[in-house]
Amino acid sequence: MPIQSIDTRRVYQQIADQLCQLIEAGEFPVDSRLPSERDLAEKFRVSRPSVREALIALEVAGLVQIRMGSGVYVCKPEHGRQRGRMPEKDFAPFEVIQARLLIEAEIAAHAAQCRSEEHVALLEQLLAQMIMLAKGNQNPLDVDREFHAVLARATGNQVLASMVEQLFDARMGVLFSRLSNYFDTKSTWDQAIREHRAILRAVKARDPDRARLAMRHHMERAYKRFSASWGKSAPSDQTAIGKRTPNFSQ
Amino acid sequence: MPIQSIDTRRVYQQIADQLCQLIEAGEFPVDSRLPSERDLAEKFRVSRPSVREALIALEVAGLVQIRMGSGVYVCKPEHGRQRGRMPEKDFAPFEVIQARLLIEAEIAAHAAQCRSEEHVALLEQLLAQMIMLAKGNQNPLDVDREFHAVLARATGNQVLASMVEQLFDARMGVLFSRLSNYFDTKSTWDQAIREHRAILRAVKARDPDRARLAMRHHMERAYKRFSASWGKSAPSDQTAIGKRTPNFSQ
DNA sequence: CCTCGTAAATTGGCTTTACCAATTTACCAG
DNA sequence: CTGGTAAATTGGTAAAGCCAATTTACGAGG
Repeated sequence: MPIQSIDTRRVYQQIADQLCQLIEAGEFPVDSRLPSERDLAEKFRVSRPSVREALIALEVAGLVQIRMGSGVYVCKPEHGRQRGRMPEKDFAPFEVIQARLLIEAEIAAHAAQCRSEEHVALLEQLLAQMIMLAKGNQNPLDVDREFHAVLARATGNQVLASMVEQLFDARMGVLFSRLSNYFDTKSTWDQAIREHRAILRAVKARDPDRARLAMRHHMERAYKRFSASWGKSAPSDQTAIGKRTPNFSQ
Repeated sequence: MPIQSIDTRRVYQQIADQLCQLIEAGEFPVDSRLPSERDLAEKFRVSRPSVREALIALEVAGLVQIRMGSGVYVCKPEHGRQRGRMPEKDFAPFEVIQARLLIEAEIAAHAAQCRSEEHVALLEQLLAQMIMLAKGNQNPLDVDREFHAVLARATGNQVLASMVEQLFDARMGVLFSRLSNYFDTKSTWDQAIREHRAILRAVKARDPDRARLAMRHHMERAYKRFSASWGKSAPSDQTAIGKRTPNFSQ
C-alpha cells in the first residue's frame, strides 16, 4: 500500500475546495440546491459544524447563497469574480509587464498634461527616497510601486490609479518572489532609477510624447531585467520566452 | 424604552463585522493577537462555533490569519485588497469610461496587429448578434461586453483581457442600473453598433491607427450617450460633470 | 548563571448531541 | 379547487468534551 500524502489543511478548506471543484465542474449547476448540511456531513464523513464552516467560506467567497430553512444554492459566476478568486489568479509575469507597457505609457502621457505641481513634488520626493534606499542596499520596491501609483493619480482618474496598483501587485505571485534576489542588485536599481528620472523630467516638462516614450523605455528595460534574472534562475524555460511577446514594442 | 431594531443577520456576520470594525479602528493593530475563541465567545455572549464561523469568514476575506495552537493574528492590509473589499468599491462612471478610452484604444491598435482570423470571425459573429438583439428590442449589453473582451483577447494577453472585463463590469454599480433604461433605446444601440463595426473593420484591415481612433471615437460617443441619459435622470448633478473630464480627448 | 528539555497551560481543530427557527411540503377540511 | 394547518425538512445556534499544536513555565544539568 503506497503511502498517501496527508492533507494537513483544515477540514473546512478541504471540503470547500471539493465543493468548489464540483460546482465549477457543473456537478451542481447554477441555482441548484446543494445537499443538506447533514447529508454533506455524512458524505464527507465529517461533523456538521465542519460542513457549515466550509459553506460559510464559500458564501463569503460568493460562490453560494445560504437561505435559512431552505438550503444552500449555487450563485451564478458573476463576471466580476473571476479575478477575485481566493487563490488570486496569477498571470504570466511577461504578460503583466506587457500590459503595463501598454497602459502606463498612455497614463504617463496623460499625466504629463494634467499633473499639478504637488504631484511633481511628490514624485521627486519618491525618487529621492528610491536613491536613498538603493544606496543603503535596501529594496526600493515599495517606493517604486508608489511612484507608479502617484503618477497614475496625477491623471486625476482613480480608476487608472487602481488599475496601476493592481497590475503592480499582480507580479507578486509565485514566480516573482523567487526572482527578487536578482532584482536587488544595486546596479539594476540604479538603472531603474535613471529611467524613473527620465519619466519624471518629461512629466515635469509637460511633454506627453516624451513621457510616453520614457515609460515605454522603462518597461522594456524592466522586461529585459526580468528576463535576464529569469534566465539565471530557470534557464530551462528560456524557450518559452521566445514564444511569448513577439511584438513587444507595439 | 425605545424599540431596538433587531439585527436579523446571522450571528457570525455580526461578529465578523464588529471584529472588522475594531481592526480597522486600530483596536487590534497589525500582527497583534486577537483574544482567544473562548474569550471572544464570552465577550460577545455567543457560542464558540459562532465565533469560529466569524473568524473563518475574516480569514477567507484575508483580514486575519489563524495559527493553530497559537492564536488569531491581524494581517497587514496588503495592497491588493483595497479593491477586493466586499462592498465592491464603485468608481465614478465617467472615470471608468475615461479609463476605458485610454486603455482600450491602445488595445484596439495592438489587436489590429496580432489578431488571428479566428478572432475576426468571432467578432463578426458577435456584431451580428448585437444587430439581431437590437432589432428585437432586446438588450445587447452582454454581447457588447463580450465584443470588447474578445478584442482584448485578440492581443494574446490575458491580463489585458481581464482588465477590460473588469472595467466593463465596474460600471454596473449603483448608478448604471438606473440609467440602463435610457440606454435601451434602439437608436442609441444602432449608433453603438455602427461604432463597433468601424472598430472591427479597422482591426480586420490590420490598421492599428484607424483601430485606435475608432475605439476612441466609440468611447467618446459612449460618454456622450451616458452623459445625456444622466442629464435626464438626475439633472441636478449636471454641474458635477463639467468639473470632471476636462481633457477627455487626451 | 545560563542552557536545554520536559511538563503544564493555553489555544485552535473537530466531534457529538441537542434544540430552536424558518421554510417547505403534505394533507385535509371546506 | 382553495385555503390553511401540521408535519417534515433544513439551516442557526448552543453546550460540552476531547485532541493536537503551540507556547510558557519551571527545574535539572552544565
